[in-house]
Amino acid sequence: MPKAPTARERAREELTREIKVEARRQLATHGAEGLSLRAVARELGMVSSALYRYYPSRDELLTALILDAYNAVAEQVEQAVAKRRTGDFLGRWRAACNAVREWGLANPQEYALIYGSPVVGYRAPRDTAAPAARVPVVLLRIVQDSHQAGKLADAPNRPALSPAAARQVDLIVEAVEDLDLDLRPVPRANLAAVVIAWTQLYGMVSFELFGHLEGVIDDKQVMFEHATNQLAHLVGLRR
Amino acid sequence: MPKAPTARERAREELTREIKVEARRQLATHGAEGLSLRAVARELGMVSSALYRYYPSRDELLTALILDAYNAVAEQVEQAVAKRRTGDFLGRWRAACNAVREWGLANPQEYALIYGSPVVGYRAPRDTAAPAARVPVVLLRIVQDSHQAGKLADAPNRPALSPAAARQVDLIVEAVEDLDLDLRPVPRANLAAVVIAWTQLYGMVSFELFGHLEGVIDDKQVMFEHATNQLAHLVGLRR
DNA sequence: CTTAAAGTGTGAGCAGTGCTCTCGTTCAAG
DNA sequence: CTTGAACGAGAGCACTGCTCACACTTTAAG
Repeated sequence: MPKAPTARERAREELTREIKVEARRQLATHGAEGLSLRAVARELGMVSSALYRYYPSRDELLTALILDAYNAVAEQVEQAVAKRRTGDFLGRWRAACNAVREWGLANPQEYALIYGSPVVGYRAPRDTAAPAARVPVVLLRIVQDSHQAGKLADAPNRPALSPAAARQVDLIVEAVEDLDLDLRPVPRANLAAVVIAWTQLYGMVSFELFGHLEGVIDDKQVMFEHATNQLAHLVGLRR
Repeated sequence: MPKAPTARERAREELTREIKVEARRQLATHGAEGLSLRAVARELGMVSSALYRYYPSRDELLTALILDAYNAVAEQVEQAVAKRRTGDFLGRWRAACNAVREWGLANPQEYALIYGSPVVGYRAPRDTAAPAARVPVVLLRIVQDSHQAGKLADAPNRPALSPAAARQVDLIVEAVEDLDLDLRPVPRANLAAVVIAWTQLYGMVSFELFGHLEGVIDDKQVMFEHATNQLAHLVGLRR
């Protein structure tokens, strides 16, 4: 049974959270580069060395923020999708794509933290793998639902999916098996298209947030919508 | 007429270059975050303050490296494309895509510098715009060549390109007009597909380099090839 | 040729960083 | 009540980007 937490334990938990909150605030304003442990400690009225009792290093604190960011964007995407009718596959797809973009626009620094260049020297992907997978899993689930409903159109078979590429898709099918997501009946070409769509979605949002569309595309929203529609079509979602 | 450069001017030019070379070496090994002016100066046997005679700040030095990186990847892509027959449109397309990926794999830190999260507080895109445009211009040129040769297939018109999206594409057509690249006759749907392809290409390579495909896709080469083929098809390149 | 100005390297110094260590203090479990 | 673990404070280390006053050299103008 869980014994009642002592006062010290409660204080520790609270401070750990407060540190993260303040760190996130600084991340949003100064960026990952400008996140300073000393400044966080200063803002919280403690001395910098005390902070190390809670996070053993700056990288650990950043990792905590990364985990939160993955979960935050996933949360937003999942909620946006859940607002649509289960049978409205195209609507769910578009909602998911838009949610990713909107979360990025609202939280550019956190987006950059997880989808930009890895600032921490290659961190262990062990802990981040599961939260990071949530968004692509949403996309896959929509496709699977559509297929189960018999509404999934064939993905274009020209150019054909090579056997080697099909094997790669099989790996994904296996990887999500323990997420009550059975992709085995879904044609491989459609699943490969989801991979393309996911990287594409990420590419579009990143380009916009990182300024690569500045002076090239004026109305990013419009171009983004067109891309997501095109991708939905490619994936086999027609309605 | 250009007067002969004085000894001082030549020395300055050489040192400016040497600093950049050493900075690039450190960038490759320690990453952008770990690039230290003092370390560069130390390696060159000068005192750190002397370095400021050549680059007024760390950001300026990074900007120089960014410019070089844009030009380096563009160089590699242009050369790879030039190796193919002009009429081999699909081959040129694939060569361009592969060159981007290979440059990224060979120079991950420089890739991250230009395509990752902007580490410098939004730098002026004025100077970087032209070099940054070289790669997408290569892609556009292939499509234009293909169209001029009457070999460009229709881009899928479902879902249709919205008028607003078509207007965005028009902006691009105008923007490249002074690069002896006349895109006006090329159908807007094909050009929109190039935009999608370009962001997609970037998304794939970034995902691979930044570790987002780790544990998801085993053979990235295979998946990348499939994606580029699919994109070529989408753009209208069949052979 | 002389001289004033501009360019260049030096070293000290400032403010800031991540992180470590020691030292009392406080809390909680035995 | 005692003992050991957790904790906060403060000093300190090695490092960073950057500035400044100072000498020295090269350049160009008179």
